[in-house]
Amino acid sequence: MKIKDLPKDSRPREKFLEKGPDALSKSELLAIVLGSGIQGKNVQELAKQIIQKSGKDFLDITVGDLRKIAGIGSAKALQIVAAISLVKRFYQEKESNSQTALPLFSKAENLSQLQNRRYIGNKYKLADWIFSILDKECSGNSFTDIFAGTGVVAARAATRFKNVIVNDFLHSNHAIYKAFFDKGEWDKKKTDSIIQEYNLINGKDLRDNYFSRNFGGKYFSRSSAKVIGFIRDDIEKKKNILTEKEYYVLISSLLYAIDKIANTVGHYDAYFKKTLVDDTFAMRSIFPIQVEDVEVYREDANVLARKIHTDIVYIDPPYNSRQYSRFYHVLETLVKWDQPKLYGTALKPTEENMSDYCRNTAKDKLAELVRDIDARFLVVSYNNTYASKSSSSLNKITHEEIHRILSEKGETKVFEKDYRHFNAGNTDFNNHKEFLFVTKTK
DNA sequence: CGATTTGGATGAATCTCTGG
DNA sequence: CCAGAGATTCATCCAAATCG
Repeated sequence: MKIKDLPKDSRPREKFLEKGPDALSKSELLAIVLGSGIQGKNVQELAKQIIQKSGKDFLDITVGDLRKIAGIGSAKALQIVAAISLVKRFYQEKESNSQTALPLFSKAENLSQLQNRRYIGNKYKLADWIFSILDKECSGNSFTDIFAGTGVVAARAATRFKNVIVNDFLHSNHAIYKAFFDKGEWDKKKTDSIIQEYNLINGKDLRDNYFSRNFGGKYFSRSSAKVIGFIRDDIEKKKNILTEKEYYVLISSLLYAIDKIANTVGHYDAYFKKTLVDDTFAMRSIFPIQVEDVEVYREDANVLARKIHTDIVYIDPPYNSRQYSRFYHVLETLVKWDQPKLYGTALKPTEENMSDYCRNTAKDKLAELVRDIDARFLVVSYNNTYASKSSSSLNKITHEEIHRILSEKGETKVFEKDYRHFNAGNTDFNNHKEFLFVTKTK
């Protein structure tokens, strides 16, 4: 297939001119750089192949790597590598010229970085839908994300509300909000150079530490676990020469880095026993989101609800029996760093932050929260996983109960969206929906 | 082909019921 | 009121299977 045979609106150049660069995929953008393909392989196919082959390492791709691909000679290889180098150069100059923290990426990219971690029930893909409803149904200057999780909803809210409150009782989520949202002095060059040093560390040169003794050869390779534990210790040692913001930037960068190499399915309820872990630790700095006025809390949602006043509260509780504090205990242990005794195969600490929203008392807790909170609008997320074959995955509150609880507070509208983010189980989730309840208080 | 939600067995802890 | 039995709830464990 030649590019000329494609309909006009799916040709990269035409698409770019009409909708701008953000509408194009990475391979489409690369196709424009390349300009033309070769016989039997059009430019889009060629670009796609390069993107696939390089994966995450695209920015570090070499002329040699590229020339191995059929259809890429030195001319095209140089075109690509030169373009990458040019952009890198400009970014470097921009960085070294500025004293204050300057985000390397645009706001949109910071948002995508915030969600660039494995976290059950994260609302990244639903955020557009949620805000399309919020924009129509709610008004006000302040927004509270009271079960913030990854923080993506709060981050979006920060672009349109004057005052944003972001809360989660997990230590790891809290550390991430402190890094991304909190005000405070931050010398980017300083944290960058620390991270650069961390990336030079080789696990083989290190002695065992708390992290490697517990998690090495299990959730992480022995070598990576040693590096992670060493870095965590070092961040703690440097605490007196770091500002609070710098401290949390380092902690969060570490959290995002370990997420990428963990020998798990994404949470830490178990690790793979059979596969031999062969990971390589690499740390990359996170880039905080510049926001006007964000308050960060680490409290039980029901406790915080009694203390705050807000125009809009977004309530996104756990939907089923899976306890977040048990799923992400390794992150919790790493952030707290009080080095507790760990139990069981999964090496969990003693219970902390167990949520009643994961138990049969969930509806009572929700009723209490809704009753206690002082807000003009209440927005609740929930789905319809009521027929799951696994009791752990069944929703804890019925649709009717949520509606009844909210209706006592004011007129309640329900919005729904067909949504099956992911399902690998045996239950047929054909009719899977995500719901958004919006209540305007009396 | 990498990412990730879920199945489902197991057993412990807690709650409820019942008869004396 | 209380022991003991039966019922229910809840956390643990470990990835398989399926999606984009």
